[in-house]
Amino acid sequence: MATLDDIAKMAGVSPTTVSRVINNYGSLSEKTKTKVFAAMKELNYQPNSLARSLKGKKTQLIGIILPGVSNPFFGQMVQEIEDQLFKKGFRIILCNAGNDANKERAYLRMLMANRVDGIIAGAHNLNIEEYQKVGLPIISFDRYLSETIPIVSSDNYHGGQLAAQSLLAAGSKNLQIITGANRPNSPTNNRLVGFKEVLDQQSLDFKLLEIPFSSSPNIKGLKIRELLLKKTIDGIFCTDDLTALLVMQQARELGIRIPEDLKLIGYDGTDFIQNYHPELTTIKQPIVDIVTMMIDLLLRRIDDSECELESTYTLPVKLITGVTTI
Amino acid sequence: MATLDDIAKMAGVSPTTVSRVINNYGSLSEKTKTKVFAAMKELNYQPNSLARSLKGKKTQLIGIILPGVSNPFFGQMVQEIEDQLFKKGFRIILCNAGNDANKERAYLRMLMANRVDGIIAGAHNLNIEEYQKVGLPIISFDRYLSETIPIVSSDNYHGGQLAAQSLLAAGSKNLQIITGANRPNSPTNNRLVGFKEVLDQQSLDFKLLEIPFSSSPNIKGLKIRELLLKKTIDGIFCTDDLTALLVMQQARELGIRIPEDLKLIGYDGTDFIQNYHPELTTIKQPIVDIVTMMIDLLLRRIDDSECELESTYTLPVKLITGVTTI
DNA sequence: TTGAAAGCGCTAACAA
DNA sequence: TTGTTAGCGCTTTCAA
Repeated sequence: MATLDDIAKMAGVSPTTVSRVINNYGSLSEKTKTKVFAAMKELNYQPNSLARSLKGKKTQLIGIILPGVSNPFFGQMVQEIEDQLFKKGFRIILCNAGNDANKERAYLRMLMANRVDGIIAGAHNLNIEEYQKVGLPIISFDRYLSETIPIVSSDNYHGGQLAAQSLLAAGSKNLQIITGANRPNSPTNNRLVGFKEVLDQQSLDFKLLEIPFSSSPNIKGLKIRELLLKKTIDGIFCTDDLTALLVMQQARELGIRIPEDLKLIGYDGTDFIQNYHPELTTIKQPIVDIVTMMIDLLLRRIDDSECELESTYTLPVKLITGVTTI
Repeated sequence: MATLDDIAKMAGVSPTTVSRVINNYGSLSEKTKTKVFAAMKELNYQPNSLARSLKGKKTQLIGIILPGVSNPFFGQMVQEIEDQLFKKGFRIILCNAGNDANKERAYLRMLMANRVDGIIAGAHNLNIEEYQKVGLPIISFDRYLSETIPIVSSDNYHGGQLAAQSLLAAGSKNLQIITGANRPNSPTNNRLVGFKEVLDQQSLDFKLLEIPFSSSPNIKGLKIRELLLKKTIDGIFCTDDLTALLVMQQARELGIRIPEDLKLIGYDGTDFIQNYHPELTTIKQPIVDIVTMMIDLLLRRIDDSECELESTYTLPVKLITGVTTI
């Protein structure tokens, strides 16, 4: 692969001059530029960004650490992140951490080794201390990581409230919430808190079913089936849409009609759900705004590592009404 | 951020020695190793992989160019690619090319600039020539790019055959295929070819509806609705599962019963569909095998750029029978 | 078992 | 307007 020196020789100028042409820097004669451009084209030259970055420049690389991109929610989020960062001249290194703390740890070290300019983190496996000592600009999605790492999330609390209100308004009396197993320091727990609060105010009770995030859909389906078989509830809030899909599936199989016998509301409201399951009432997270916010904050930190940021940024959710809560 | 020299000074040895410790190379006394490790830990040292790569080594970076990761099929594929490459010590730079040729071109240049070790490409925007001159190991998914770039794909032809056979076996007489607009040089066109061939053999006719890949689900839904309103067909093959979901949705709204009034079969068979829409009969692409194959080929090319590879690798599909073709 | 020195491809003073 | 030179952080001969 051709180097800057090759171009210099071919064009009969010094390496510095070539560098100047590439970076459009300093004063250059038209003649020189033309010669250099010709040589660059001739050799299909691409400046080596490794060398460039080694010389103290930024790498224009951002690390994205998330549970995994096969989940439509994170799929859409990554796509949005990629889209926005591309326009600003950044590339992304994708790190699916799954439920694997060791993998997340390895990725963190690797991102440091690759000298990424910053990190967007939304996985939930590592202890806070491990993020403290990374020493790189980090923005967190929906997870408390440390005093100095800003969290961006949707208004989980209000989302929980909206869910409870919707079910009640639809006439449900015996409510159930199905949520992932409680995670320490996760703002997503507030979905439950908000939900509970609305019911508490009306002195109403509700059932809680926790299913670990890492459970397979089959396992989840079984637990839901068990629950539905009891036929004691008439309104369910699932803290993610995929679980709501499983509820619909099991209900269908058991002959439980939605919304006649059972009201249902989900959480996330991805494009996917809106396009392919518009029947589902759900709380929509503002993915675009979340991403815009995260990137804005991250770039500010990259520009100025000292810059003061809030510790929490909460963006409003929106109720999308389908036919499952009519 | 600490450098190798810092470690050397702190441990009271030469940079060379530190390098030897890091790479576990040459003969070293236990005492030296201990000192160096201590210093590394003390300063939370991470070797700069930019510098390392600049010195002629590989970057351990692979570029992934795909239409976009918000589609569950590509989401799952990327996740699988990431998973397998991680285990082999590679990281991925994710490039969502969408339908944007300029973006794909920019990414291609950028991957060259970043000196990735290789590329997996599955987007469909660029001319073949642009891929020719990249001069990096490339493996293609489901797309002809050039003589020297191997293509890995599922057996689209046989998938098309299976689809036709299933619909016929289920008793459909008036068949329809709904597919993305024909793309030049795409093996996916063979889904149509295989479908057609089965019908031709039985001297049966069928209708063809092409909807551009880039159309929004709403647009697609409308065209499908139009089609269903005619009530002239009783069996549909969608060349992707998401479109099949739209058919189900429109049919429901129009009171057309599946499978009683209309048989339906999709294509892709992602985990997502299998978990959340097991009712849909579909042709399953062997994503894991496809990825394993692509990575195996890519790594061989990376190890030895001269190595001879076949131009096409076709992996078997599988019929997943749901209730939409009963 | 260890170290000195050169160089990967580029940028950025400083000179001319 | 252009060139010389040093150096980014690492690896790798070659010597000791």
